[in-house]
Amino acid sequence: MDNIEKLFASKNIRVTAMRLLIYKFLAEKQIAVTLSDIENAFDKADRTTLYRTIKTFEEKVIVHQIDDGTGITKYALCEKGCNCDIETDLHLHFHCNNCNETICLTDHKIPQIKVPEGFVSENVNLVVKGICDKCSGY
Amino acid sequence: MDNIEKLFASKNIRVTAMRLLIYKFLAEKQIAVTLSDIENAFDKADRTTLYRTIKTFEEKVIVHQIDDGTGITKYALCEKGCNCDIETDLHLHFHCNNCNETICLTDHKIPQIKVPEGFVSENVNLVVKGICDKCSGY
DNA sequence: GTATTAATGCACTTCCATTGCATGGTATTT
DNA sequence: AAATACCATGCAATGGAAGTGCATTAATAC
Repeated sequence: MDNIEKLFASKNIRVTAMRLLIYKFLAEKQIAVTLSDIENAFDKADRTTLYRTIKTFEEKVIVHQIDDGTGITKYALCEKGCNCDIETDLHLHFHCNNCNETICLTDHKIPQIKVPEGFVSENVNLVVKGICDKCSGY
Repeated sequence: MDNIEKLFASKNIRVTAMRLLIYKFLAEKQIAVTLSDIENAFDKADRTTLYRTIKTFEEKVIVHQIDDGTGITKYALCEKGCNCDIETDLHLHFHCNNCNETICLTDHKIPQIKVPEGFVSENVNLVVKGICDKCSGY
């Protein structure tokens, strides 16, 4: 029983071949992926299965959703210490306008945002757009 | 020739009845609206016309687009001094989880965001979610 | 091994965004 | 003012993503 299966077991998720494949796919990628990305990687699998698998992962806090402003929902594995289920967690994502990839900058925390009186802040979504390290030739 | 017509003229936009109506509609609203919102306000008009009108306004920097994470694009009038065409402008929007309205907080600037070395920041999209002043009973 | 429960696959639906083309209106030229 | 060019509008249709219902198949529990 490998690590992924242990993780699934600890979250009460049934271990299936498809889920293991999808998990491994996400783990290999350093970037956030769309449903279509996953779909293209697994021709045999049905889109609904992928969709529901991701939704399951989301519920169990294995992946988190990213809205990078492209209009298409992306997903990325939660890292150790990723508190994306906690409302006060402050996500920071970087979207490259050149290669169109979105990266989780988990070690970059978002500063406290002030809101006007009467407003209650529950969650903050911050997406920085620009050119990533690969594309800038750094 | 009133102010709106002057504005249109200064941006090389032809003055039409529909455009004036849409502009006035946006001006009355204090919140960001979806295409459907506009559609509902003008039963007679075709969806495409509204869509293209908004796109024209966007090109001419009369409105700016907001992605508040609901998956539906919203639009709001650019205010005086709204530099939404300038890449370094930092938008701040508030989305109420209760009434589902999105508000432009143009007077609340976003602090400088640090990105890792090699990354070039061109634009920042920040959406704070929570409860707005109306819904919090402030 | 049988029963229970959950995962998968297929078909279908809905919603928003977007485009092509014909038509009608606005501005420009002579 | 008539003719022309240019742009706005409306209709129809498309595409893409998200989501749901149901029957089938696979995984766990007894």
